[in-house]
Amino acid sequence: MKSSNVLKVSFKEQMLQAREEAIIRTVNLLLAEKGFEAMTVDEVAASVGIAKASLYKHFPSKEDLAAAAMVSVMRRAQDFIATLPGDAAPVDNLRAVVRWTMWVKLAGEMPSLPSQNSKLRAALVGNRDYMDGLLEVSDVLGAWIEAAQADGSISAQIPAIAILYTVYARACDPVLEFLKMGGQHSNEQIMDLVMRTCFDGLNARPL
Amino acid sequence: MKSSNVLKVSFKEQMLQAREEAIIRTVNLLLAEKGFEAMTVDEVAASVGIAKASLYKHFPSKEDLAAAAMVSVMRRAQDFIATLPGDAAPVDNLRAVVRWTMWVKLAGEMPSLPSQNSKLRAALVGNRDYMDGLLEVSDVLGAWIEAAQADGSISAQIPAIAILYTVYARACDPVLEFLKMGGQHSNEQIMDLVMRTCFDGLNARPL
DNA sequence: GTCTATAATCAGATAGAC
DNA sequence: GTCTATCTGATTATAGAC
Repeated sequence: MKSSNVLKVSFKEQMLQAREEAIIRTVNLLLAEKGFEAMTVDEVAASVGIAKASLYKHFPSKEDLAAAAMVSVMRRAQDFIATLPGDAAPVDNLRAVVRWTMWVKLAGEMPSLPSQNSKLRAALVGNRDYMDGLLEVSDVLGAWIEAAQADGSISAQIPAIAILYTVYARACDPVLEFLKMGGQHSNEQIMDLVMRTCFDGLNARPL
Repeated sequence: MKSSNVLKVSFKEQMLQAREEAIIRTVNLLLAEKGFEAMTVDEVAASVGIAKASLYKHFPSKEDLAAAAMVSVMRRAQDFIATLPGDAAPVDNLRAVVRWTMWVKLAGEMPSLPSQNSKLRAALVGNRDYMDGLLEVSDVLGAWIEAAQADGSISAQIPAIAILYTVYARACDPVLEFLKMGGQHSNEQIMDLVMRTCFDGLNARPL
């Protein structure tokens, strides 16, 4: 009886967790495709294949849905960062993160949230998992940036915070979508182009 | 009688045009501040000081309001471009346009529209003034880009279209707002920073 | 927890008098 | 053209049965 109960509960919990992951995957894709405001809760429920009321048992509001998606990508970012070699040149790790960010965006898996929505901001700031992840990622990137500035590979004339923002901004760079829409370049080519404009700038390199 | 009527009509028309300009100014500011979805028509009407129904006599839909605002900034862009010296180095004119774009954004006068909204896209594409302005600006910028690539001041390894998109993208660069929110830099410093990352890139310059 | 059905609200758009 | 009052539809969220 005892062990049976334990197993039953565990199984149920696994089911629940799997469903929540399915929800988050769907939200992630919809947020990347249409953005927060255009994504409706009905759509999410229909896409997952459950009733809307059931969705609200898992996540108390639309904002929490979006926050969960952000936590998910933040975890993916942390996982990716964890795979990077600790003894590599800091600028190489930075470049790898920028490239990874663009890859996620081009894959249609980067949620795009309005930066002005106050309810959404509140949900994000109030989400411990998200804030912890954001702070940890920022810490790691910040350390790499300062190290790269110290070793002379990244410009020391730009404040580290501006460089950090510039890295993050690749997650919502419209140049990526525009080039993709143009259909003239592969995702790899697009990433190479934006990597170049980002790190080398638009100016011609001196000979 | 005749001349009186003529004057009256002309006066009325001036009033109407002035009101439309007031509407567009308001829409412009609201679009810059909160974006298209968060801006409500009630808000616009209240801010202008007229009834919502009156607003709809001037513009048949919310999308047309946004389109009118875009036409307005496009005209401002054309006016600015017209002031640039035709005999200057192409790259200098490009830099001036990028700087002007960031200045408008930092002044809170750059409307931010969702690139995914299809109804909005339809309204923009269907607006002759907007499309004509966009095409003309793109023509001028495109010519400068190719000339700058030819004279060796702008990288010829990046397709001109990618450079054009990168220029346009400064109109919605979140790095600007983030740095502004930080409160550590003046608008001039922010523009200088982003100009540097945009044209020189993040890499340190070779000595 | 999941469902159907429904509430509650909000926002874009319009009717009709003046 | 401008107004007040209203319609209409969409959307977030919840009640209550199972």
